[in-house]
Amino acid sequence: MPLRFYNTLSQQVEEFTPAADNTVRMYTCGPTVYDFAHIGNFRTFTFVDLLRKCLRANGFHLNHVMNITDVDDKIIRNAVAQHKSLDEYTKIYTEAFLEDCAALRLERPERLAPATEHIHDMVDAIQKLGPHTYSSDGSVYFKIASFPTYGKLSHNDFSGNLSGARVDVDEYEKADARDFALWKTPKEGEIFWDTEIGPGRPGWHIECSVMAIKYLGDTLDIHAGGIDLVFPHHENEIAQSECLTGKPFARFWLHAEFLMVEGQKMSKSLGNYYTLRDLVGKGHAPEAIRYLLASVPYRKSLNFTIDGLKSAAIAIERLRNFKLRLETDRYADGVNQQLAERTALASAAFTAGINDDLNTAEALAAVFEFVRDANSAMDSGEFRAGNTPDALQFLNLFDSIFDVLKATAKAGELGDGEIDARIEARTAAKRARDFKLADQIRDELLAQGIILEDTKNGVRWKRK
RNA sequence: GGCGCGGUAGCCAAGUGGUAAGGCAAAGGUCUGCAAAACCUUUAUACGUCGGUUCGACUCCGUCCCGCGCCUCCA
Repeated sequence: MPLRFYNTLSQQVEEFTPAADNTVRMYTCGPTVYDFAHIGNFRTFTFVDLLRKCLRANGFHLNHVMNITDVDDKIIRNAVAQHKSLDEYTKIYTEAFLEDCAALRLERPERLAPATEHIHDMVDAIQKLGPHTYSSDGSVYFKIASFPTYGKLSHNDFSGNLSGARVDVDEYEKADARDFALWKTPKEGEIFWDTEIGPGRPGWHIECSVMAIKYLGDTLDIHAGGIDLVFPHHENEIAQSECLTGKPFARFWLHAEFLMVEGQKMSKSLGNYYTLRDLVGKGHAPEAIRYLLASVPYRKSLNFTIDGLKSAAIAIERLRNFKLRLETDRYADGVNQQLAERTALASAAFTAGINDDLNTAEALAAVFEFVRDANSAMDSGEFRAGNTPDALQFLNLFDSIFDVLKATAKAGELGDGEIDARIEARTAAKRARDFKLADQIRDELLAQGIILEDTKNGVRWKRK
């Protein structure tokens, strides 16, 4: 089952393997830590996490770098306004970001690279870019006219269109509207670094080129991010990097589509702007959020709704119930061959879906079809003990990508031993046909978040 | 205006040139002391519009309408 991804560069689905060895060199654009990340940011970061897990499931090792943009106009403005140092300010949001990622079970990349720790690497790169740059009022710009294939990622044609206009887009003087800043001279009261190319701070794009090349080499296997970064950010990264190394910057470019909220674009003014902590604070399980973000294939815009979140929570619950049943019910010895075959088919269909450009919707369909089949077999007594390992293995395969089956632990819950004792007491009451007492015990446990289920093989319980 | 993505059942959402996966919701049923869980049945004469190609299109081509993204910072 070959692994395929849609490559923004070629505008086609291509088979993927790493260029050099079995290790995938991957760079993904991380957060700008000027505020709490919102659910739209996490759509992209969840996609990246699925990508990691998918690559690993295909037997590849990962060397993945993600940047933390900890210096930019907004950060400087906010830090100054709050009388904080840059570090004080960005530390707050960097830590919040990492907490949020942990809540969503997003794996930590092999390296997180803060821009401010690479200022001198960037200065070196800007110097090396020499003929592709020019200075103006203390700032340094990249001259896109010096890079003939500029526009190849976003499929824009800039030839013939490069001179004339003198636009003051960024409050700096540029020779051409499309030229972009590599180094920005400080304005009054702004934070700056004193360097060989003068005082200032890096432009946004250069950090990614520099850190990617430094840690991963001249040519990346995969570069990924949100679709809004295609132009100008990734286009500019290509220009800088390829002028620096003379080699293709990345083989595969993957971009996640945007997210909408309740059918509308997310915006603070519409009141549909959610951070992860908003949603968790309202009682939505991080797993449900993760599931919803993961369930829509990344190249399709995702309509994030509270109803959808509830549906996601219920869907997860069904899968968890199935797993619990698999682990607690007892079945006759032997193997149901027909079911074993269907398990294998479901597993293959799941992998095929994931490997087909991360078609998570297709993969999920295989999971739910299997769950229905297996539950039916259990109900009709056709399920055999020998089918359990395969079924659990398939669920593990599913969870190795989706990672939603384990419930997020809550503080202050009853211990297992205590629960078992209460269940004993209830079973005794039932035997004595004292249903009133039995129900009372069940209700008490429920009030503490423990759900009891009577099955033909005895009582089982789960945490709410 | 340029570039890119999309419009499939109440909602979310796959998919193929030969007549529509899956999830949620809804209704009915089975099982159960009651629940819970689970299962079964039902729910798109039809895939935005109008044309074209074809023996046949939701799937290809063109038109139009609508939504979204980028073109200035942005996941």
